[in-house]
Amino acid sequence: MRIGELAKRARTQVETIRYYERVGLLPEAARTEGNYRVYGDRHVERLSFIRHCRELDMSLDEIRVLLRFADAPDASCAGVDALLEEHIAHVTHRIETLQNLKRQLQNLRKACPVAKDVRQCGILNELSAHAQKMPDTPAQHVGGTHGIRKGLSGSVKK
Amino acid sequence: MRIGELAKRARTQVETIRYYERVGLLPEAARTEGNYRVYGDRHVERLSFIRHCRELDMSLDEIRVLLRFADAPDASCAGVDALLEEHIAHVTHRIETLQNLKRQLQNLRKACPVAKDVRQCGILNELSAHAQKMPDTPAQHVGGTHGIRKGLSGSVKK
DNA sequence: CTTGACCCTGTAGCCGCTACAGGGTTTTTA
DNA sequence: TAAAAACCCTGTAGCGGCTACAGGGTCAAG
Repeated sequence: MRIGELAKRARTQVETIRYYERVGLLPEAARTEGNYRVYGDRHVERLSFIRHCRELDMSLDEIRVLLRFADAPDASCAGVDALLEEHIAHVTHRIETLQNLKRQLQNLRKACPVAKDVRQCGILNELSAHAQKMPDTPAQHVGGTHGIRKGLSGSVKK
Repeated sequence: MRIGELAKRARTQVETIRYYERVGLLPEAARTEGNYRVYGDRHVERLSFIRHCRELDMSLDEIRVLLRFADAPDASCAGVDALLEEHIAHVTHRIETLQNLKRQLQNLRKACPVAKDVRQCGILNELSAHAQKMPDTPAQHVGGTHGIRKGLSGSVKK
């Protein structure tokens, strides 16, 4: 099968497959005479594995580690569990941070319950005040609220 | 004051200030004879405003909108409140997504409660299975679990 | 023999910075 | 007064995880 069919079967985009090959998540594919990549079922499986991990918000580095485990069938899988546990910790931490954030935003919103002119707007005033007491978003290993994850369903056009 | 002091006062990095100037969040600064940027207290205020918004995980685009409000003191501040409400919705949505994710990860972890060899590892096996039933992470306007937010406290070296 | 679907490589862009390289200017110290 | 240190400048490249071109080549059907 060629790259287009692999893409369909693993619900990926063609460019993403080439990208994964470039960064070493997928092995270099064999080629036809016309220089087209050719794939087999094992590639579908590996790519689905990667995509599944991405849906679980793992980083490509984490996935690389998992793939190394999967490629060494005699090793113990204790490390797999450990990686998962750590990943869960990241997610948990991110949830806490965001809940904190949400609370602050809601408080901020209370500062201006009715539409006035900008000069008197409590929200803008609070934002202008030096935000000294904020408990320093710890922020390791954690992404933002924004910035569309294009890889998974997003399909943002033009 | 020069850029270094502004950075200290607004708890930012010098490069970030230049970056904000480049992308139009801060106006172009006046210069000394030696071509150094010079700032006043108004700049400290504006930069603190921006940083405060960033701590609340707003995107630079959202901040741009807020700044436009702040710069038009006679307009109504209704839009400010609306923007905030929308931003809270983003955050809420992201929290829900992550909670979903966490549940899935915890289930996955149950699939392999004891260390075996990789061949029998329930986690890897589940990840290999085609993940058809996943409720398609909606994923608009939402960042990942990973990918250090360097701007806020991170200070990642070398 | 042309159309169109598919494929190729390579490069640039997204966000919000960070981190250089390779210079210039100002301040402090010896 | 000169040298060293601290600060500043511009410009460019990099991070992750892709996406989206441009500008071509290949292959099957009509």
